[in-house]
Amino acid sequence: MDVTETEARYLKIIYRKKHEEGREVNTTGLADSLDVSPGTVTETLQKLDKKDYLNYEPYHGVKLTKIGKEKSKKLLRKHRILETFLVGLLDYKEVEACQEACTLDYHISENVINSICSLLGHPEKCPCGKYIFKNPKKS
Amino acid sequence: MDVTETEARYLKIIYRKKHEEGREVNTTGLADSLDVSPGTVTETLQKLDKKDYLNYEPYHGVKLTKIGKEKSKKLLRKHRILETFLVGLLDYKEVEACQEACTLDYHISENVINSICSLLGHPEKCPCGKYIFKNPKKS
DNA sequence: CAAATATTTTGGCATCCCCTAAAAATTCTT
DNA sequence: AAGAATTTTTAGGGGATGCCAAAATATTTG
Repeated sequence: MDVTETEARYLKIIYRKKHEEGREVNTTGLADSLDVSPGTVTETLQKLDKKDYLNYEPYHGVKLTKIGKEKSKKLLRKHRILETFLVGLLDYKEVEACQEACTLDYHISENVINSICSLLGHPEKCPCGKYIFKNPKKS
Repeated sequence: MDVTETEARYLKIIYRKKHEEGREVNTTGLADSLDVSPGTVTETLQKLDKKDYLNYEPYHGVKLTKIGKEKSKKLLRKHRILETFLVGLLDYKEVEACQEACTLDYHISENVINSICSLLGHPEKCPCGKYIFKNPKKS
């Protein structure tokens, strides 16, 4: 079962906070980041748990599963390649590139991203300096 | 009021059929093209009418309004520039390019498309030979 | 004109995402 | 540690979107 666009937004934020910035992921924090009510956050986390993208321990936070991490990394890879493309080939500024990438990363296919990645010469980092994950060949 | 992704699909098909292929647009035809039931088509046409993208005459077909035509052309412009990009720079084949463009054309911004259009040297036609509309400066 | 075909209406269903307010759990403070 | 303050979850709801089947209505055709 695949994630919805909203759920994808959660995964991207959770991965970044937890695995790249070492920050804690709590309901209130997510609610602030996403500009929704805490109840809404809980609901979405429960859905992501049901879909096996994370383990949700009520009152005690979440932990991304294997497939949750993979999915998050795929999304962030797309996001960062898009940013690199927008800044490198289309003269976008970082901030605007990030905004555009936020919408597109969910809708663009793995295939197109891989092609763009080649076109860019397989960059290591996005314009903001964040690591661009490798394409995990299979699936 | 803006169109949904589904409504956008309708606009693209209606414009193409009517204004590029001179074909008639009827409920059954749309239902076949879109692989939904006739009732669903009627419902969506009514919504597009309510949003002023077309005039819907029950039992007698539809006619795109001015903003309906503009919207359709914007979408088809995006679609065709995307196709050109995919084929020209990413080595896609026409068929696959069209499929990818179908999803992306709705989600990509005017701005990104304009940049890609420049990058491509403002092509006149897409890989399948269809006309690429000019960017109507304002709005 | 009657039969066949096309279209619309009706009623319904599922998904998605969001909210508020009350309840429950946790954490903080003294 | 007990009560207060904060955080989180639950419960109940709502709006938007998109789809369907079947009945009703209109149009077209033989």
